[in-house]
Amino acid sequence: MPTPTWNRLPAAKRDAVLAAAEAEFGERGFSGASLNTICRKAEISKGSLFQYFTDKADMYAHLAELASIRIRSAMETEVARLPVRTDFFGALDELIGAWVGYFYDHPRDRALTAATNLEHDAPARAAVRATVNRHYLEVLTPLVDLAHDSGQLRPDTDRDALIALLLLLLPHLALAPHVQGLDPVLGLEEGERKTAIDQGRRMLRLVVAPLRQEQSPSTD
Amino acid sequence: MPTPTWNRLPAAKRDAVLAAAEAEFGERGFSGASLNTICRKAEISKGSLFQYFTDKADMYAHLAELASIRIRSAMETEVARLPVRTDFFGALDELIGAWVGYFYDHPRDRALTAATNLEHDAPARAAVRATVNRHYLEVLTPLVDLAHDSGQLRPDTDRDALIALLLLLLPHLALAPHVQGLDPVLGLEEGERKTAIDQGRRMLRLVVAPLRQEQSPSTD
Amino acid sequence: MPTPTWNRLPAAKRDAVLAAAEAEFGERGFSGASLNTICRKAEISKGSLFQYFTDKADMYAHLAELASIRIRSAMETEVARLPVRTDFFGALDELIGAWVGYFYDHPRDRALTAATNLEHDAPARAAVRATVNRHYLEVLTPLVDLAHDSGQLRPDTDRDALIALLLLLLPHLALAPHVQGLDPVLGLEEGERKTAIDQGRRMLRLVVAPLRQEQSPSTD
Amino acid sequence: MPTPTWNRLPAAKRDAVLAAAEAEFGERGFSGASLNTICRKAEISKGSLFQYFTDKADMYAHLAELASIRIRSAMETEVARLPVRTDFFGALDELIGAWVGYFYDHPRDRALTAATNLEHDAPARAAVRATVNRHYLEVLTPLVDLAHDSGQLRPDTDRDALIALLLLLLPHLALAPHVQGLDPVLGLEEGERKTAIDQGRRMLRLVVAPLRQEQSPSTD
DNA sequence: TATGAATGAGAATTCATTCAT
DNA sequence: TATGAATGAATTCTCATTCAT
Repeated sequence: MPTPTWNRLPAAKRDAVLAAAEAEFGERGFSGASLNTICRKAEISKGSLFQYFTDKADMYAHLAELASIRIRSAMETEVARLPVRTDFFGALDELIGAWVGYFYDHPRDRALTAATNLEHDAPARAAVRATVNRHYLEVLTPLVDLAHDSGQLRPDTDRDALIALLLLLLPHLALAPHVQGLDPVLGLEEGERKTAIDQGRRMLRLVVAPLRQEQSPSTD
Repeated sequence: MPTPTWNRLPAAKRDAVLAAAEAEFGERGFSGASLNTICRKAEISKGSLFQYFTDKADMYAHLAELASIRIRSAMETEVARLPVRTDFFGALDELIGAWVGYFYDHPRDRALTAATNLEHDAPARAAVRATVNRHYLEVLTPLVDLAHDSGQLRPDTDRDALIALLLLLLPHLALAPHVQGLDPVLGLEEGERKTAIDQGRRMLRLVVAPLRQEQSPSTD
Repeated sequence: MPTPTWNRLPAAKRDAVLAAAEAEFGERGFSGASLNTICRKAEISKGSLFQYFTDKADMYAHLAELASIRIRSAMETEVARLPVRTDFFGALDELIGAWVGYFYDHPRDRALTAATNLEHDAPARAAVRATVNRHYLEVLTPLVDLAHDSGQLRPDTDRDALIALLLLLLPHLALAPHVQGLDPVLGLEEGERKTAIDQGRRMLRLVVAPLRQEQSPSTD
Repeated sequence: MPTPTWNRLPAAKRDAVLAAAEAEFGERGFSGASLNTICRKAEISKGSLFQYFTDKADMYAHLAELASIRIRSAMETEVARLPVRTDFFGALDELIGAWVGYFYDHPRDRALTAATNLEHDAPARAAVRATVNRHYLEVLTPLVDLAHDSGQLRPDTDRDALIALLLLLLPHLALAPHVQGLDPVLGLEEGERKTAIDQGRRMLRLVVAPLRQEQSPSTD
């Protein structure tokens, strides 16, 4: 957590630091990022950085939290707009498009997501993923439950496995179009926004389409 | 690629270098690994390392290639043993167990797989993943084709999406029991071998079970 | 010397600062101590510290003075209790036990004494030792004089050398049981309170026992 | 212990590093010394320093060992010259003069001795003192034993206490003339070589003179 | 073919002190 | 009188790579 000093800072300076830090962590990952570089870009002294955050990990965790919140709130807005309750599978299909699109439009959040997902150092990874995973789960779990409760999901669906799979699939779809080496099959790396969205839908559909509960023809 | 000098080396020395390098890259990842440490462990001079490999990345790529071959050959042995042609889905179920088990038993290959999957540095990641992905594809593609050709797979299956998904799922299942932060849902991180195998099967089944083509009752 | 501001401070705040500073200087020595840490522990701002003391050395000197006074007053109480006038050597034997015991029971004063005795920085050392030595001398000199004047000390005793030696021996005996590396012979470092007292007496006796003036058989 | 690299170094470079390091450690103590400064003075790069010694403590320990050997060998030369066997007390009197004189003439060794004796950091102190104390004991113990065995020492002398006391007194006498704050009584700090030697003798005599065994008039 | 010394930039973090508010 | 943000030089130590021998 940032220090009180950080919270009292003029917004302009805070933004400068955030921008510099996001750029650096996004570009080089947590372990590879240089605090020196961040200071230089943000035009603050090395000493000041440590008045704002207790250490490198603290700063990174704060950025990850902010990014998670931005992403989550964008997705929740989307969810609110979609007919989840009446057409879960159609909504999901649109949602995944919005998801992939979001990361096309927000390179900052995409880079931080990459940094979070590609951290090799164990303690750093565990700490940061914990935060991010929490946000994912808090959105996905009620969504899947809703699908189940509204009778759209086959009742025998392994919901935990489904959530685990989505938790794996979502960051992958967010990153694969931008991060070389992740997808050698579907051509996600080509860079076309529309292609990426389509291919993302293909993967998602493969997983979720079979889980749709066929509606018995109602007699009323 | 290793230099000719490397290939002319006595096997004992080559093995010493490989063992040291695998340990180091496995433990710290590509960027974090120290050539100093590798030299010390392998008991060779720093100069020699650069006579065997052109640079750090070259050495790492070679290790990844070797590991891929080991893993692939273990899996191909397994595949040969299993009734893929007559019971694709049963075979796959067993295969995934063997897969997860393999990484329980081969910490060296597991650590290198982690390093490969968690590398943030773009050129290093692209180079290594290309190699590794090629091996995956060369095994998975014929397997899926066989299932299709033998009529066990629903004909409308999106085979590319399936392969892309397996390519994502397999490393995940290999690592999640050993790498903290990857799976917050199914409890793969607990460390129990049997649990990990079971949970791996759950995730795989969720994806592939619905793809099974119901056999029309044959008349012979 | 503390500023007037310091003296006007509410006792509670002063005590908090003193406690924090003693802990820090005791643990890390003068040079190693961090004013940051002291502020944090005392819950005062960094600016305030420099309103109370002109600088780090000033604060340290003040602490040393306070500790000297505490130690001195404890010893003077002891001296008053002992039959110095009639049995100087017996009294001294008891006194050294009390001395060693005092530092067993007062870790705070012990740590500050260690900091004082192990300071390498010349100006800091000179300033602090001057204060501390003054207190030692003001107690020891009259004591030795009394022994001499009451005819218990051999008249040819080199009193200055004796005082110089005591001035060396006393801090040593206070610290050796707690500070590793000071005594490799008598096993003072073992940590047993009783042992330390006994060994302290051995060293002292070796020095002072031969100085006892044999009483000429009185004729009354 | 220095690395093999260090031992293979051209003598000139080794000497430059040693000189720079001795000056810095002598002047600022172990904790206060700056490796940067040492590099600069020795005109070697920062990286090189760590090819010679594993870390700061390693370098310091090496210097302390060298100084101990120099000091010890000077003293052993002196001891060999003196009639220890026939006139222990006279020899000791001369020896202490040589001792105090040595540190007058060897500022380098004196400064390192100060650094060793005034180190507050516990592990550093313990490590360095261990080396130095060993040398002291290996010289002093046989000396005292010889005095005892040749019947010059009172048989009831507490020899361990004596050695412990000498171990305390010797560094003190070496340093007190040069280090402010150690001796406020005898005026050792004044700086006169002859005075220092005389005062050193006073302190030593006070301790050892009474231990002389009066020779029974032999009848041969 | 092997060696291993040399490098200098770079890492994260701490420090005592100042001064405008 | 109190505050606390700002500083920039300082710390020890690591790094991949080069090249003369």
